[in-house]
Amino acid sequence: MNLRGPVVEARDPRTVETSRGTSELAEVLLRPERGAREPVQVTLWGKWTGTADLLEEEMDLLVTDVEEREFRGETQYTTTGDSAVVVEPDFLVDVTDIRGWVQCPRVYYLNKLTGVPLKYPVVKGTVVHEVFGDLLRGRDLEDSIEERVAEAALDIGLLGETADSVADDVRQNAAAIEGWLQQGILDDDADSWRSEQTLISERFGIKGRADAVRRGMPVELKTGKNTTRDPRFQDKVQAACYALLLADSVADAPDTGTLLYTKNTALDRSEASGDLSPAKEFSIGGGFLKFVLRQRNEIAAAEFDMAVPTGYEADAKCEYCFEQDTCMVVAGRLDQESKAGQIGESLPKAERDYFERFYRAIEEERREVHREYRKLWEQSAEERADDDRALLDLEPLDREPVSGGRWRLRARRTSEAVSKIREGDRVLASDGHPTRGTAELATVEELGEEIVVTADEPFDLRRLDVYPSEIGVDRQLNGLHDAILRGDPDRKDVLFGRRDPEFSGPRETYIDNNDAQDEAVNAAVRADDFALVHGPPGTGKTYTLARTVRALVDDGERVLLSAFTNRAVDNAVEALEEQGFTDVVRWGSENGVRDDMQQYRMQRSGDPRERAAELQDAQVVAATTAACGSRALKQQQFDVAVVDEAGQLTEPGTFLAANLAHRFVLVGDHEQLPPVVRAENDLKESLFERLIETYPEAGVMLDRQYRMSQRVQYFSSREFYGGELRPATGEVAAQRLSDLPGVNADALPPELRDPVSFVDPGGAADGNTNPIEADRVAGIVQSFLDAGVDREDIGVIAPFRAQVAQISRRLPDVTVDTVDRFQGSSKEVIVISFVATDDLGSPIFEDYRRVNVALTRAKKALVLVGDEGALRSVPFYERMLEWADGS
DNA sequence: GCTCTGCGCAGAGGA
Repeated sequence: MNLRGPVVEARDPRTVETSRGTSELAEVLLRPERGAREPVQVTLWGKWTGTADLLEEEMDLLVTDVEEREFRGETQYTTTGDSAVVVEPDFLVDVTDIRGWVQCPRVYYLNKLTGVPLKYPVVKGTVVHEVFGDLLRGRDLEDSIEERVAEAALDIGLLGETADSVADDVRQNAAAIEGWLQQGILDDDADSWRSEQTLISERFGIKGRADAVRRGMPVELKTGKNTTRDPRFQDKVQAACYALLLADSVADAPDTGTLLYTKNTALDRSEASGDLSPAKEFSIGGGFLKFVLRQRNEIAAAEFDMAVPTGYEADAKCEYCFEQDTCMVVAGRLDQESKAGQIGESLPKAERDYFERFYRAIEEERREVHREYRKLWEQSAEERADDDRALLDLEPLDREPVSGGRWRLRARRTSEAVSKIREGDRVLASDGHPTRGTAELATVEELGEEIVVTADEPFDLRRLDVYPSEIGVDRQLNGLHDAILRGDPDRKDVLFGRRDPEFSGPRETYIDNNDAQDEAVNAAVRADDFALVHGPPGTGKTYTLARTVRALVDDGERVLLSAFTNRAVDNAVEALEEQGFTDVVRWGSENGVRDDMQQYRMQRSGDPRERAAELQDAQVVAATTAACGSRALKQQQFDVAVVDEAGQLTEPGTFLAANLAHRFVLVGDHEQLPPVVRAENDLKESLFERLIETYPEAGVMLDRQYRMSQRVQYFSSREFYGGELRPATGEVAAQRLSDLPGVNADALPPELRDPVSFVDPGGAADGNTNPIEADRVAGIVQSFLDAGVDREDIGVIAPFRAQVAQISRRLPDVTVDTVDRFQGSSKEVIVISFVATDDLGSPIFEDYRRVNVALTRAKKALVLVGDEGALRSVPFYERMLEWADGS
């Protein structure tokens, strides 16, 4: 049986005499999740005492295969030979992180901070792995090499290599792979192979992707050289991790691992020095697996504490370490204890404190991501049915092979469940359960009535789960590191309040009919450090931004154009296009970039020199902030970074773009949606907001809006912009529904005739929906349609996705969406469904900025639909109703 | 108790 629950007490390990000699043991009290609520005692024997040493109160602990015994009338538990002890099992540790930690815990920490830079061996290694996978899927070697090298063209070009030289290099590794494959292929049927298998273990708290699995045993491919007789220790650790991932218990894990060192050439093999053949098999014993688990536990415990490793935890020798210099520099800058020592001067205390504060904030966010992994397996199917992170009960239709040995799987929906999964997403596709059945990482191709995904293996498609990714937090950590540890000291002086931002150069007229916009462009062009452009709804923020980019380009500057979302980046590129400027390289994935912007998208595949030149020569590069942290963009340099929707970015997220440029311009509105974060911490406030509060003189507010009528904009202007937001012209102010061609406003029912109105439909909230209210919303929309308003001119907004689905079902041809997804667009008529009836208990109503976004999407008419009592219970919403009432 | 996008996912290797 297994025991699991939070640790109540971990007693110090001690030595005892047993019938079999001297042994170590540690007693732990934990509160079991199931059954008895009282704490129970479990004794950890032998080397598990090392794990016991890591335990703290409230840590989640899992002990498998325990033995039960009675002691003085009390039931106690003890580890057996088959037991595994797992600290914080929900914290899924990556296999490569365990590998790094075994080398040295500081290697693990530094990898997290800095990421892996663009280097030839890494790029070639990736290509060889892809070719290996292709060979296993039965592909022709030369075809594979040609295509895989072409796919890596940009990286190869940036490194100054040619396709031919890389292909030659890859061929050498591939020869070793082919030779080895041919040995085994005679007695091996193709079905006993799996390549690139993504594995998740809820039991051991590990995740990773195995290069290959052959007859249930892990095969790990290495493209570097291994000149010793035995496999490298950390490589064995890596293979052992995959062995654990393939098992349900330590006892039935595969007992053999294969390491394929493909750089060990025929020449090496003929040398008298011994066996340097590429394939090295080694046995994986229970003791080794438990060692690997204890290493994994050390990481989980360190993450629980957010401890910074010193290097003394390992007996690795620093002088042989590739990270030695980085290690010493980081230790020196942050005044950390490090086995390698410190080098250089430490940063000012304010900067070290800032780093520490944001490091912790990002790591808290990482924990929240890990909580989402747990959802993959913790709930029963019935509970998952309510959960929008999965699509369940799909009915498998068929499967067909596609190019490259991959498969297209099709299925049909059997319910109308709402899910957050979208086309293009990477998901875990499974035949029933994402960690217990057959599961593969797959790409969603179609998500209509019929569901189509592509995956590496064929199986019956019955379920899709969101696959949580840590890349967002990883990138933010890199952004933080680069800004604080590698950042320009001159810039940091301003960021940390040691001097004021400066502006220089002559003023010019860029926009002659809007003073604030003109002032904003001037500020951006004249900024020596940064400029802040505050753009409330409808004020021409994106137009001003595009004008700014053009002015900078005219001055010969190289510009990085960035924003948090792909949608905002595309909008900015579109605004440039509207101003006749199209010399832009759009960096992004095919799926992320809007169809009509694909023409600007940089292809990564092709000829290395051409691809590299395309990026390096681009005057304007447009990319999301997360993409700015990618290996290729990270080594680009710009004069100015112009960041749109900056109010939606965390501070480290903003740095990802700002780090690449000498100066930066932030454009946004901190009175609209804040950054999307799960944890409650410093990440919630944007750098834009903090800087505008600290240096109001570095900011320009665009105060004239071109969107809303006077009546519509009034409440937002008063509540959020100190009454300073005004209609740009009398025409904007006085616009009416009847201005629209074919619209007869008199045909509307009386309660909808005022440009801002409120309707209480009755009904009751049922979870996050209110069906009666949804009916009424549909009726209201119908009234506008009947009065002659076009469908495309109407938008419906609801706070919850569930209500959005309810309303969409009633209005299939009208745009219905959540507030969050409506930001950045507008409609002539907006209907808002507030859903809540008893009170505004949901936190979604607490952030009034979300309401500001919803209210300011409307140009001519706005209808608020909700429960009057609930809305009047909060002063802010009460004022909103008064505004809607008083015409 | 809620909204949510981003990222070639994780791992490629150096001696």
